[in-house]
Amino acid sequence: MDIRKHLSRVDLFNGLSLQQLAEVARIVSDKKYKKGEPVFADGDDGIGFYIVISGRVKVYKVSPDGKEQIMHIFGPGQPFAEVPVFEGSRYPANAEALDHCRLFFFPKKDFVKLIHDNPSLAMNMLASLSQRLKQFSSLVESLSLKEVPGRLASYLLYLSDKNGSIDTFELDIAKSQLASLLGTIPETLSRIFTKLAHKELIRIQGPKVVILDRTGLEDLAEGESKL
Amino acid sequence: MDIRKHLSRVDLFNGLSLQQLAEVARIVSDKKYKKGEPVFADGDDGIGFYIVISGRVKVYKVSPDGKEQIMHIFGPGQPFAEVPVFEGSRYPANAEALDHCRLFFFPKKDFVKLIHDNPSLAMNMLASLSQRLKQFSSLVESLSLKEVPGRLASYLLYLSDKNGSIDTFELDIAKSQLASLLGTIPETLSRIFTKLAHKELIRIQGPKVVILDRTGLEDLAEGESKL
DNA sequence: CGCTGCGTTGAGCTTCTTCAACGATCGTGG
DNA sequence: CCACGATCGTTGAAGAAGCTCAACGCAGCG
Repeated sequence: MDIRKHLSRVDLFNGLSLQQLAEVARIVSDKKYKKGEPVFADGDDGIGFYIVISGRVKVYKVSPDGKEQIMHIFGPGQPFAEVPVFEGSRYPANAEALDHCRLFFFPKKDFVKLIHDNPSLAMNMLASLSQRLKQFSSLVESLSLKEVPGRLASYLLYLSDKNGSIDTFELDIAKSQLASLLGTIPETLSRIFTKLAHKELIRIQGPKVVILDRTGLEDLAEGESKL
Repeated sequence: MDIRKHLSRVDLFNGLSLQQLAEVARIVSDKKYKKGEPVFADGDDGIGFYIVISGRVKVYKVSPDGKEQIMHIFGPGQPFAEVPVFEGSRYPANAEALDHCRLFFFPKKDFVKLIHDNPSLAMNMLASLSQRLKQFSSLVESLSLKEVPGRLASYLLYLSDKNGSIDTFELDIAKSQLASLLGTIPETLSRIFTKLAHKELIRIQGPKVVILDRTGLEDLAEGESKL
């Protein structure tokens, strides 16, 4: 069974025996989503959570006048929408497929049973939620304590790290999505890109980025200097 | 033992037997903090977590140039700083006593053992972290999608609710702290208070607040109207 | 009585958003 | 194969929101 193979690669299920994995596999629904297709909406009844198998999913909030803030982007192996499984019953945000996606869905009731008599699964889930909390805390820090250039600098350094700390790489999402992730709008993001390029901190061409002055970027990301 | 009595009133320990509570009580350190005293600092080694017994604690981040963002204020019965217990090893923010405080401290190692063979404790902890995630998500929403008047309106409505939805109440924290919680500075907050009062949405006098136009405030909080 | 911390007010400025227009790219249908 | 529209990104000009800096009032407390 191909489902079990995928499950065995998910951190959340680390340390589970083959038999336990089989039990997990039994409650999974395998789902496909087209690019741009909603997975669920803010306020929907939360009947379970998901793990990304392939593609990416954005989780976001929208203001009444249409501005969007991406809370998180999830890729292969990452669980999301666990909140309503453990607390309350509604999804606190929207989710939408960024690419063609394959997701595993875990119904709340069945999963709670599993976790209840499976301490290492519980510990893994606690670790997962804790990591999410850390990410939120740096998102809040970013939004509240840094200006947009600093947020962008942080993001570029993060991307560079993810690619093995090399200086040349490509943006993994569209710039308009990046704007929403950084808590700003495309126009502003575009101007900041231009400004960083002008200051010779980076070179930017379409989705291609080259880091020219890593130290300068790091200063910006820490909020050290002006502009 | 007085510790057990306090523990039995904490949501996190709901559903535990007397014996289980006794085991929990055995690992607690009872600690006192003076007003303004730090509990831990960002980056410190996270050797355990805390539960507030009396007083309040703020958890916050600081930018290099000194601006402060309060992530959360914890009151009696609430656990905080659980993240390093389950993921990583360092506290991701600062914590400081807002009043004279009594805190119970739970060492990481001992607590993990307890949770490992105590499914309902694990479930309670999962619920607690999930609730924290929801709060973070509305903090992000607030910071990114609302302007300061909207954030203040939300906070006032929240306070009113907490007091049984009455229209007259007092701010529970100093205005300078409130500014930091709302992601702004005291000067701006002061101006916004004046503006809301001028528009006859509220009356404000020192820490005393009267809600004059609840509907108007709700509109602001939802981000409906201008200014 | 004066000090200190908190809150308020004013003036000027920075950052970011809004609105509008335009260019480039890409996929589709003619 | 080209033309078209749609989406995305960029740029400019103007305006709004919030921040900085500075001064001052006020209360509590040593």
